[in-house]
Parts: sequence; C-alpha cells; structure tokens
Amino acid sequence: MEKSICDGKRSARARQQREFAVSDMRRALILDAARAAFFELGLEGASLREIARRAGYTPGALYTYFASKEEIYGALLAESLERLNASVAAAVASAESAEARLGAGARAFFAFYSDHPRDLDLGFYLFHGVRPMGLTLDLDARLNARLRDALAPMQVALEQLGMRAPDAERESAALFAHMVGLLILSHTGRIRMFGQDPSELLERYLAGLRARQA
Amino acid sequence: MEKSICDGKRSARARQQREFAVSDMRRALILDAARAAFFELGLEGASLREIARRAGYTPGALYTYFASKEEIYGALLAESLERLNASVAAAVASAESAEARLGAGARAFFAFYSDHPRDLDLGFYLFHGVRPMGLTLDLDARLNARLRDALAPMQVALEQLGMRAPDAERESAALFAHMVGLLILSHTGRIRMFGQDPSELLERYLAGLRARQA
Amino acid sequence: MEKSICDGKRSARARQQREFAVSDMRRALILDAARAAFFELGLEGASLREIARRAGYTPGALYTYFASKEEIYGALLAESLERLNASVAAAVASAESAEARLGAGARAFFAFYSDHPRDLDLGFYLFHGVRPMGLTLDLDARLNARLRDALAPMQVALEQLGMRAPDAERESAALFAHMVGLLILSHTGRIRMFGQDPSELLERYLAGLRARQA
Amino acid sequence: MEKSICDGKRSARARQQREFAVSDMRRALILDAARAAFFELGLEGASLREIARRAGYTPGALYTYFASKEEIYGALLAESLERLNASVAAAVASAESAEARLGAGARAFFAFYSDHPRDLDLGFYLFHGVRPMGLTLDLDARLNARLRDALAPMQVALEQLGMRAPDAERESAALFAHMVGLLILSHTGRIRMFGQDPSELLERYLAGLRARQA
DNA sequence: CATGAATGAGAGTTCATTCAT
DNA sequence: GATGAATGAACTCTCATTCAT
Repeated sequence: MEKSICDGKRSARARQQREFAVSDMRRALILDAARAAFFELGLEGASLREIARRAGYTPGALYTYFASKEEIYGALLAESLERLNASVAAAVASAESAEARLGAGARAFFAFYSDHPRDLDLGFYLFHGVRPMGLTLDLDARLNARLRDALAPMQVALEQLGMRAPDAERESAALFAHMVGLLILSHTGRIRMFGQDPSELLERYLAGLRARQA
Repeated sequence: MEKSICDGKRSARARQQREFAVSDMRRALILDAARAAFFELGLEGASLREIARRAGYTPGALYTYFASKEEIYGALLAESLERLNASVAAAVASAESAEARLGAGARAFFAFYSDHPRDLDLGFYLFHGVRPMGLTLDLDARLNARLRDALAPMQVALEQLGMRAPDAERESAALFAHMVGLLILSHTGRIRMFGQDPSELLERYLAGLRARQA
Repeated sequence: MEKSICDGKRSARARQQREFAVSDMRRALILDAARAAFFELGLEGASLREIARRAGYTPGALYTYFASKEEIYGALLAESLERLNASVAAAVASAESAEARLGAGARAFFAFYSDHPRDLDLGFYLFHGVRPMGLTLDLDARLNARLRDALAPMQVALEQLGMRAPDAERESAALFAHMVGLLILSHTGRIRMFGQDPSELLERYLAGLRARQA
Repeated sequence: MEKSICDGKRSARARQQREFAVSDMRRALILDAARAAFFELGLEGASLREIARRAGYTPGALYTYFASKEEIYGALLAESLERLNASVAAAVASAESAEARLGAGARAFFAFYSDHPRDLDLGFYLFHGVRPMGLTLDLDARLNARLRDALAPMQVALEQLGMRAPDAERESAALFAHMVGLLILSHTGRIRMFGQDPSELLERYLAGLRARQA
C-alpha cells in the first residue's frame, strides 16, 4: 500500500510537472501567435480574437493562460527584452577591448530596434504614461531591470575605460536617450526631413563619447 | 440712398465676418474640449463622443466643424506646433548671442514638451508609422514644416557660430534626437531608473556641443 | 395716383410672375442635380446632402423648394414619366399602321427603361409597397395617370386592330406586365441565367400578340 | 472499461451534435426574428439592432451566428427559395400530365410570391443591380441555382409536351418574366389601374402558351 | 432666399471579457 | 482545458430634417 501511495505521489508530481511543461508550451504558442499578429498588424490590428485565431484557440481559451490582453503584451515585452539582452551580450562578448565593447554594445542595441521596429512599439505601448498601464508593479520592475541589464555592458565598458561609476551611469543614460531619440525619429520618418542617416548619427555620437572620455 | 446701400453691404460683410469669427470660436471650443479630453483620458479615451460631450454637442454636430476625428487631432497637433514655435521663438528672441540663442532655443523646446507631455503624445500619435495615418499628405507636409521651423533657430545659431550649413543641419538633427530621447525616457519614467535628471543631461549635451564647436 | 397704383399692381404681378419663373428654374436646377446624383450614385448614394452639394446649395435650402426628399424623388419620377410619354408618343407618331404603332410603342417603352435602368429604379422606389410611400395621394394619382398615358397608344392600336375595348385593355395590361418582367429580369441580370436576349423575347411576345389578334 | 470509454466517446459526440442542433436552432430563431422584422418593417426598418431586439439578443451577439447583416439576408433568401422550391415541387408532384404540371408549377410559383409579397422584396433586394451586393459570389451562384431549380419543372413539362430544349428554355424564361411582371405590378398596385386580376392574366398567358405549343 | 448650425436617431461593426457547460 | 455564446459598451460616421438668423 505504502508503495503504491508513494508511487501515486511520485506519479502525481510527474504529472504535475508534465502539465506545467505542457502549459508553458501552450503559453509559448500563444505568444508566438501574438507576436506574429502584432508584427504583421500592429498594435491596433492585433486583437485578442486575432491572436486566438492564429493560435488555434477561441478567445475565451486564452484566459486560461493569461489574465488579460495586457498580460500577453507584458509577456511579449519580457521576451523581447530577452532577445535584446542576448543580442547585446553576444555583440559585447565578441569584442576584445573595452572601447570595442562600448561600440559593439551600442550598435547591437540600436540595430535590434532599428531592424525590428515593432519591438520598439511594444516597449512604448506598455511603458507608456507615467504609471505603467496594465502591468503589475512587480512585472514592471522586472522589465525595467531587464532593460537596465541590456544597457549595463556599455556602462561597464565606460568604467573599464576609466570613467568613475556615477559618470559612467550618466553617460550610459545619455547614450540610451540618444539612441532612443534616433530610433524614434527614424521609425516615425522624422529624421529624413533632416536628410540624415540614423546610423551615422549614432557613430558620431559614439565618436564624441570616446573623445570626451579621452 | 447710397449710404444705406453702402451700409447694407457693410453690414453684410460685417455679419459674414462675425459668422466666421463665431464659427472659428466654436471650432476652438471643440478643440479645447478635444485637448482636455485627450489630456485627461489619453488617446484611447478621447473618443468623438467624449469630445462632443465635453463641448456640449451631439457627436454628429462635430462634423460641421471637422470632417473626421483624425482631422480634429490634426488641428490639435497644428495648434500644438504653433505654441511650440511661439515658445521657441520667444526664447530665442530674448537671447543676445548666437550661443545664447542655441541654448535658449533648445531649452525652450525641451521645456515645452517636458512641461506638457501630452503634446508629446499628440505628436507621436499622428506622426506614428512610416506613413502618417489619416492625415492628408498636404496637412502632414505642413505639420512637418512647422516642426522644422521650431528647430530652425538652433540650426541658424549653429551656423552663426561658424558651423557650415550641412554640419549645422546634422548637429541640429542630432540635438533634436537627443532631446526627443530624453523627453521620451523622462515621460515614460525610464530615465529615473538611471537616477538622472533630464534637464541636466540636456545641459551636458549642450555643453558638449559647444565644446565640439569651438 | 391711380396710375401709379395700377402700375404698382402691374409691376407687382410681373414681379410675382418673375419670381415664380425664377423659383421654377431653381427647382429645375435642383432636380437636375438630383437626377445626376441619382443616376451616378443610385438611390442609396443620392443623399439630400449630395443633391444639395451638386446644386450648389446647403441642405436646408432645398426645403424652400421641396417639402422632403421624397418630394424630390416624386418630381423626378414625374419628369421621368414625361420623357417616357414623349418617347412613346414620338415612336407611335412616326408609324403608319395600327400594327406598326403597337410595335413601335411597345419597343419605345421597352427601350426607354432598358436604356435608362435608373428610371426603372426610380419608379420602383416610389411605387414600392402597396401604399405609395411618401407621395401624396394626389401626386400618386397623377403619376399613375401619366403611366397609363404612356401605355394608352398600344391600347388604342389594339382597338384599331379590331379588338374590343375590354380586351384591348386586358391585352395592354398583359403587355405592360410582360415588358416590366423582362426589364426587371434584364436589369437584375437574372435573364442571363436562361441565356436569353430580352429584346428578342419582347419581339416574340409581340408576334404572339399579333397572331392571337388575327 | 471498454464500454465506459465507448460511452464517453458516444456522449461527446452526442454533446457535439446537441450543440450543433442548439446552434442551428438559435440561428433559425434569429432568422425568424429577421424575417418578422423584415416583413413588418421592410428592408429599411429591419436593422441589425431591430433584429437583435426581436431575437432577444444584443446586436453584437448576432455576429456569433452571422458574419454580417447581408449574410442574414442571404440566409433569409436562401430559405425563402427553399420554400419556393418545396411549394412548386409539391404542386408539380400531384399533377398527372405534363400539361397539368406546367400549369400547377406556374400557379404555385405565382401564388408563392403573390401570397408572400415580402419574399418578392427579399429576392429583389439581394438580386438587385448587375453585381449582387454584399453576397459572396459563391452564395450568389447557389441562390441563382435554386431559383432556376424552382423554374425547372415548367421547363421539363414543356419538353415533355414536345418542345425542343432551346425552345422550352426560352418559353420558361418568358413565362418567368411574365409572372414576375404580373407579381411586381400586382404588388405595387399598378395593375389595379387597368382593372385587371393578376391571376386571370396568368391563366390567359398559360392558355396562350398551350395554344402556341399545340 | 439661404445659410450654418444643430438635432437625434441610428447605422453596422468590433472589442475585451465572462461564464456555464 | 476549452468551447461557444453572450454581454455591454463603445466605436466613427451619416442621415433627413429643423430653425434662428
């Protein structure tokens, strides 16, 4: 009897794990559908119905996996930030000097959003407004942390180049702002009205940063 | 007799002018309502119904003054850009050197959007996407031109400081981008995570620009 | 004094006549606009606004000349029936025998609606339903009378061909029905599904009518 | 065990069938409401809101069952054509000679629309214009086919009476047109102005057809 | 005579979400 | 876990008509 109970427990735990895995997979499938919908149709076109349709579910079924549409977008943004981090980390890893890491990291960050403007939209959709809309404070904090993580390599590189910590933090914030400004202007087509190339402007900013640093 | 005819003409003209004025005032009232709705409720909450309600009209009545909801937003943005231009122009006018004008203009631009973040939202709403949504090409071109106008004083100041025209254009575009980046990060609360003060970052950027210039 | 009063009266009457004429002209102008709108856009597209726009008026102004939109359509139909009568009468007039008049009249009637299907729509729009919608009984009666007038030549021809009055009336009603059926089926594209040519079917009906008559 | 699994399957299937049946019933209920609204208020009055109201639904709920208002009308017409076919088929089935079948079919067709003039309206609403409005081409083709089906018995009867196929097709098209003309004139009250009885005119047309055939 | 403004009703449609089954 | 049904509120926009001026 004991054995069978024990077996029962073990198999119950296994089943539970299996179910978690299955659940996670389905969550991932839904997120894939959401991302595809969002990338193709933008924020307005990617309705819950459309996401459900693409995921092969009825709208109601999604509520088993996500509490709301906003939560789906939150998960999407989380995953987008993971990709961003991976991209920046990879770029930094293959650079050999601190100076190279600064440039490589910044360029990777910039390219990530420049190549996938929808990820930019996604970030702004959820980060919009003074108080984050539809995100739990907890999730918001985690997303913020991941965003900082993506920028950390540049801050570290600046310190390695001899900058003091507060200065490095300030400069990396300024670099962040500059990149975001360029991306936004590029994405909304406003930079063309100055006849400028966003990438070149980034290079110039980096050059100025190096000069200031020396 | 001649006099009375003349009076008739004059009064007809006067009436017409009065009617134009009244009509313009009512347009302005609707825009006020739209702006208020938009400022309080954001873009999603500022429905035509809500705007009409605040303006004391039935929804259909707005179509006497505006052809569509987008046109209302277009008018709102146009007027926002006028205020921006006025603000920048006033700041520049009271500065005495080219260097002072550069700083004053940039600070005025920055402060305008920093103090009225909804004007920032408004701009991005309508400028969003590669092709402007729902705006006639003509209006879009005019709005773009007014945005350039607001930035022109800084470009001129840079030239007066000895920069060649293409360089001045590039630098003013970079300044624009930097300001936009700072504003966005500030508006979405992302800059606080670096413990930075946006205004100070702007000052530092301007200082760097002056240094580069010298 | 007497003279001047008399003059006054005369000129008043003249003025009144002039005003009637002017008013009629403007009515006609509005009807032209209405007809054009209706022919181009169909019944659904020809809104009062659209008609007013084409006539160079504001919507409210039309109510000086017509009590309602329906009345405009009523006037349009009246005028359409005049053209129909003229067309049939002309065809009949240039035929020399009773038999020729029967055929010519029928063909003219048929061609009128076949060539201008919107006139057909117009008729059905207003004649629709058991009780005529939006037409005063008086106007309805007058329109009915004009429709009968358009068919009268065929009835007369049948009598001239030796048919007794009640028979001629019956046959002309049947001819009327047959033509209307062919026109409707032709206009709605339903006759093509039988691979038939409406005109040929009319000719066959007329041939049968002549045979029956002989 | 096997049995219980089997039962599970069976009950699942049974549930699905039940749900299909329930869904179909509700669709039918909505169609009933639509038909009633349409019959009472005509095409203009039978708005989606009104249909929903009568069916006891909110407007949005109807979109669970129909993709658009036009689809509702399409379904209404489809069902109307089924009733027409049934009516004609029943009449033809109980006739013993080809001649009887011709008359019975035509009379049933005529009576169907004569007794239910709204079915006539319905047909014209959706068949209106050269290209059917809002109907998928596929549905339009199917509706057309069903209309032809309803007329086929008469065409067959004509062939059985010795007419060659092309002649039978032409004559049945002409008969169709004649009936439609009579129905329209009867429905719009225009035939009364000739003091004729539509049914009697149909009988005469059929008599002529028989005579021509012999 | 004509305007410009406004009404008020209503159009079809979409949405995120809920919930019994 | 998933469905299908349904909610209820909202959406932008159009309409014929009225009326003070």
